[in-house]
Amino acid sequence: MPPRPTTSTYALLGLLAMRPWSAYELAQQATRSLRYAHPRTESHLYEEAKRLLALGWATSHTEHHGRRPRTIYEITGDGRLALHAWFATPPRDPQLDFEVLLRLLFADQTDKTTLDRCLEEAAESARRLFDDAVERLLRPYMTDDGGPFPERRHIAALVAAFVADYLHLIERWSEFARDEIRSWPRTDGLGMTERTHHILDAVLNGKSVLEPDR
Amino acid sequence: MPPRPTTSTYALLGLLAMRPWSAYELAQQATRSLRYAHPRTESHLYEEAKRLLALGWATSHTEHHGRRPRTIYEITGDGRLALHAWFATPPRDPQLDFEVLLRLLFADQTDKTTLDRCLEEAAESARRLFDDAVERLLRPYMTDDGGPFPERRHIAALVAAFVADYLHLIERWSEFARDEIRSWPRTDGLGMTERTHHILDAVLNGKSVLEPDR
DNA sequence: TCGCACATGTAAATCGTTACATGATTAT
DNA sequence: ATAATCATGTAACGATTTACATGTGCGA
Repeated sequence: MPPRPTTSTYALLGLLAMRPWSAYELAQQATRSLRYAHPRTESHLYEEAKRLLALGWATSHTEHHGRRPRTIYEITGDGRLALHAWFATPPRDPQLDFEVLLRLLFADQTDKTTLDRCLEEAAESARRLFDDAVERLLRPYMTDDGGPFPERRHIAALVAAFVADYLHLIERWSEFARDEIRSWPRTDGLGMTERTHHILDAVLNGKSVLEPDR
Repeated sequence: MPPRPTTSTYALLGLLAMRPWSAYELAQQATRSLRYAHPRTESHLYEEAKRLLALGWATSHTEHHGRRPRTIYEITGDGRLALHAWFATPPRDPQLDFEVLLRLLFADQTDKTTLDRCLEEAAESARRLFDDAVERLLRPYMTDDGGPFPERRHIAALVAAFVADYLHLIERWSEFARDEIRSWPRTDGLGMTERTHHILDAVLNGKSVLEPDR
């Protein structure tokens, strides 16, 4: 009885469809480039790679570097079929885990200064992640030779477009929320203020309330 | 030795800071309103509630409804201290799990029709989640009496502003990517096209490439 | 040649989900 | 009276992370 594939399984399978990789390279590549769509720890991917073998979706052989063995994975025909089939299955809903947003939900349990620091850190996170994404996701493709997979640049661009807007949204919203909170007299019990009304109105009308006139 | 708190622990603790809830209500409330910042299954939260007891951050007592026992949780003084302390810890980076984006990274492994369907489903997901969010997160606060926690509306508005923009982004990007892909002659090997260049340029200059003139 | 960073994993613990179970309430 | 749905969980499983372990090349 083969194990059941997870989304991580298909993530690795997708990488293997491009070319063979060593286990280390797979883990590396996954954390670097898949990170923005499917973040997982590196060490997990070593397990996941073995699952590909058990499923018959990849084969492996060992090379040696000095005395140390290194495992090279390669996709099989079945693997390619499985990957194709995956594209036709209904995709999972996007899921966001955003601790600062969670904290903000309990904003009335702390003070303005603390909230401000939280949001500042969120904005900083977003900036850092954006810079990272540019360096890791984009810069390699912008060299003269087009980087490691020049024929895939049309794909990288679409993905980058999302990641960039997503991270900018976090940054802009964080700054927006900081501004709002600065204008609060305190964190609890304010209820329906003028600004609150304005924000809710925008949301219900499908309009963005961020960066109106700053 | 008490168990270590997780983010879910603090999520429940935050709810308990507002008022006591039964286990069922906690699970309900968590999936309804915390879902957009920290999505977890309901059944997990029953376990998590017990952890609050073990930590001494909540107490529980049982009431009876007919012959059926129901557990009511209430926050303790230690619980409030722990919640305050949590706000001061460094927050985790936001994490996004977006399967359709992952699939798109391997766009050259499938055909245009399949990609189009994936993206259509992503856009639909986003619309559905937005409608849900309005009904569950916002509508309760828009009644005459201001809903269950009228004094917290200023907080709900800030959170809703993010959720709305986030879901709109997914929808708009999905439609954008569909348009782009429709203009591709095939899915693989295109490399640096005119459009690709334009998109990458926008990203590197910190500008959004979505909805320019559609 | 000493220490540090890179390369390559494994084992144990924990977090979280899926599937199930059962009593109570309400609508028909 | 029956079925459907709400209310309240538990147990087993599976996915993921944390912490560790060890070899290898490189710079000081």
